[in-house]
Amino acid sequence: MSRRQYPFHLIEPKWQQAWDEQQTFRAFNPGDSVPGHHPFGQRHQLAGKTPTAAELPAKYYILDMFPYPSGAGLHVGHPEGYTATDILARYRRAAGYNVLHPMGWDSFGLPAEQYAVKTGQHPRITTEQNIANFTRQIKSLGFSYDWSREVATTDPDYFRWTQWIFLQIYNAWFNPETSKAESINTLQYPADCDTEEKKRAYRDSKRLAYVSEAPVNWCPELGTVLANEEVIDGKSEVGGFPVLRKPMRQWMLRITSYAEKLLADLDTIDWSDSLKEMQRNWIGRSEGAEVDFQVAGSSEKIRVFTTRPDTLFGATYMVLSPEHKLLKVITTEEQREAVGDYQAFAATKSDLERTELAKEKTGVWTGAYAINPVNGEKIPIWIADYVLASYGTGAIMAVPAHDTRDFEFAQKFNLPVVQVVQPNDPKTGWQGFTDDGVSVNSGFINGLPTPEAKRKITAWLEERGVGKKTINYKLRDWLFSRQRYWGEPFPIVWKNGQHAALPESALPVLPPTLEDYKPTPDGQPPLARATDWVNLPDGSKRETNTMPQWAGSCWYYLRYLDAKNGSGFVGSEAESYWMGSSSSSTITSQPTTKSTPGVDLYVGGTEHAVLHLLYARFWHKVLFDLGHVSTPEPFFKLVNQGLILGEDGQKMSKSRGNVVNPDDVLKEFGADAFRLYEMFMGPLQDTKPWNTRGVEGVYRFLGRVWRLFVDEKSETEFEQAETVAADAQSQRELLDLIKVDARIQHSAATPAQLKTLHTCIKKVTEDLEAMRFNTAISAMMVFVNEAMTWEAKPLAALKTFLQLLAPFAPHVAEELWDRLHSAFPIPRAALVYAPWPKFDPALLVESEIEIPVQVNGKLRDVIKVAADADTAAIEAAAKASEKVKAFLDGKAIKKVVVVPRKMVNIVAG
RNA sequence: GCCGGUGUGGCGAAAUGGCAGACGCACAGGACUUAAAAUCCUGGGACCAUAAAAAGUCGUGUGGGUUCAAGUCCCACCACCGGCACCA
Repeated sequence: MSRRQYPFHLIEPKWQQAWDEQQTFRAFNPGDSVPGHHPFGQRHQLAGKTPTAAELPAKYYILDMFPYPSGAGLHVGHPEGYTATDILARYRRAAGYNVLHPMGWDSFGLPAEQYAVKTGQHPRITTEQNIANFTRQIKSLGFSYDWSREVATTDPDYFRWTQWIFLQIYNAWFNPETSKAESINTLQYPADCDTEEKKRAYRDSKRLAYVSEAPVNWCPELGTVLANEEVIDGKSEVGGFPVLRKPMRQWMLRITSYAEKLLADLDTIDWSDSLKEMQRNWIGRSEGAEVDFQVAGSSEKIRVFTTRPDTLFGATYMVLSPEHKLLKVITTEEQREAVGDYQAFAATKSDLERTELAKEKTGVWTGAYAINPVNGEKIPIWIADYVLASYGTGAIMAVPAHDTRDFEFAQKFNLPVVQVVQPNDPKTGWQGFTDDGVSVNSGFINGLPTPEAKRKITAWLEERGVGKKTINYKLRDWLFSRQRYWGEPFPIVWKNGQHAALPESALPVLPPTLEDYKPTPDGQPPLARATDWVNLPDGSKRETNTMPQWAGSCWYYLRYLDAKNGSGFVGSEAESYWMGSSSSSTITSQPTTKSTPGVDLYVGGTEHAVLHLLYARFWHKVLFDLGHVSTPEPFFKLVNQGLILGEDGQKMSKSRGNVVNPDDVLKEFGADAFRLYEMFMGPLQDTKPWNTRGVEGVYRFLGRVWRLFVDEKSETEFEQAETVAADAQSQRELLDLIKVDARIQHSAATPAQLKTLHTCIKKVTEDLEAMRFNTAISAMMVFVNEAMTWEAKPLAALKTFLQLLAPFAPHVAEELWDRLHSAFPIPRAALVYAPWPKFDPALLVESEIEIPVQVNGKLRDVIKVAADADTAAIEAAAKASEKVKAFLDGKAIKKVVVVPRKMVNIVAG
């Protein structure tokens, strides 16, 4: 190991301890009393007071996606986002905001449960150990979290409110009239609901949380069902195990009611286009029409969904999904066996097989015919598994000429192909043409371009009552129950086959203690083992499913606002202060401070693009509709940090052996160097490989910063004394041996020095606003490289530089800040809350500037002119250049382009 | 297949349409040192040329285009990464 650049090993624990003891990063809620000694209070003249929301400065809520505390501990990917948010949190504090920057634990989850199954040890123990390790690691990085707001989803004081929110959802329905969730009590019953039993059934069919018997994604290996979003290519997202379709009784949340709002409100939030696009694709809105086809020789009708009603004249057959209800009725005697066999074949296919075999179309004829409503033609009805039961109506009209899948199917089974759309480009063939064109062979819509043809034929269908305009979504309801132990139990009991909510007074519903955490031999969830717990005195039984891991993460950002509240999931005053959009009036002295509704900045990985982020938005909207929160969206601005790859450029993984452990990096280079490197690697959003040599680079930079401030001779004395010191405590006391460099003086800076400093202030400030951390750091490197050459180092300039450095490398900045205040008779102020420096544009003005001169677009010389030189003067100076003259020799000047302060281009020929 | 993103030195990267490669890594030479480490200084896209230089030519994935001027804007294509994928 090379020589230590500066005593970070003593400085970092020292300041972490000081921040902890002084609760430096505590965020104050309206109604909290601000201790007299707290630097936040001193900065904002609130010391010893109990400010209201209006008296507090503008809020800034900056949030990290809380981690699952795994046994493996932190890897270098976690702190990337955390460092970015920490830098911004510190910057915003300095800028005068009341900053909320919390951390917590998404601590329910499978690994702790699997360990419990193996060892019999309660998952809570594993979870607590892992949280302790994560806490240690995160704290060692010097992040400015307000730990007094720490939450863990596994804490009963937390999940009682997760259960409470579930009850709000359970006791609500989506009123299509108002487009809002409302209390189930506002539900109007149809006339035929004339008994209590019928009313109950109707009510239960409308709740936002309901029970379904539908086929679900069953993963035998994990012993649980999974949500559609948790199944990737027919395999479980966790572990990659096969997933089967299996009918089971499950809790569902009616997220589909919110499809339109979830889609539309994406336009109101500041997320990356790619992320919004992923959510849009997942919601999958498509406009089209439902059309009824009469079954020939039967009173039955088959309803299909199509996005291309204009191709109705080209429908040459029809396809039902193998699960379609009408198959029983319409299948002819001769085809019954073939259809039955095919249904069995499709049912046994796992999702994986369905996906893998997707290339080859399969299906059988039902023997039945349908009548095409536009031309009365008889077309055969088939079944095939390329039609999904769960989308649209589970049935389609097949237009092989203009749909790729129908075309493949028609080819295989020799079904007729009829052209009904003519491509606009005559060179394009019509077979398999799926884009817009002009209708042909289509009766009354002939000659119409596709959009108009759609409108006209839809109107025609509506007039005759055989079809109507419809919107469909790919989004499915959220499968919300899991057959797990380590999750929130449902606050639900069953009696006589009916479910009922437990009263709020029964919360939290704690999971029972078990000897064995496996599912029961007959396939019941683990909770079913606890018969004492399951069976209640009145004969009812508890629900034995638990909630999925996503439940706790759907609202944790709200709990942070008021983490200790015992009477509600969040207090309304705290909620409206931190989530509301109204700017505080007391911040008028800071014109740049402006707050946004909801979480001001949310940073996390892309892996949550459609799971967590969609679920949390859904819950938030329900809570908004029910009046519990004040904004329709939870996360105003969201940024995804990029992946950090191993040194080999591959994804970090244990099996590749390229995982970098932050603990090792910290030990050798310290937290400040680690933080700085994570940000210096490149833009936050980019994927980038780790390089330990790069850490050394920023570490050397911090060493130069240190040497800019301290006397080298005293540093050497310290190092010699330190090597023989008995323990860390006596080593730390030796730090006082290090003296401030004698060249630092309480004197005025030269114009050149001020320019260097203010260039740096400007660049760092602008880059922080735009989250360009890498270039901000390079600006500070430029400053230090320059300042190292100064013979006299003005105190004020160096102090200001430390403020710029502080968000990035807070420990070394605090230490040097502290030393300057000890060495000079200047009033002591807390670095964390010291007002952010402002740059003075007047100091950046140049009297003379260099301007490049091009001839025919090629650089030929650089000339010096007065900064305010006008076009004519610059042109004259350019033409006077000897080098330029050489290139103009013998040529006529055709044109001269002069951009004042920028460049000159002489066009000659 | 569809959607989104990214392609710049040996490497990580930087550049409101206006001097491509800031800053850092690695590398080379020098200073300090008995020596090394650390530190400090200097150099550096490629090609051509040269004793050394100067000058010159080329250069931001490929091919076109717009412009006095293109890494940046437009069109077509290629490669890689991420997401979705029989969604009618």
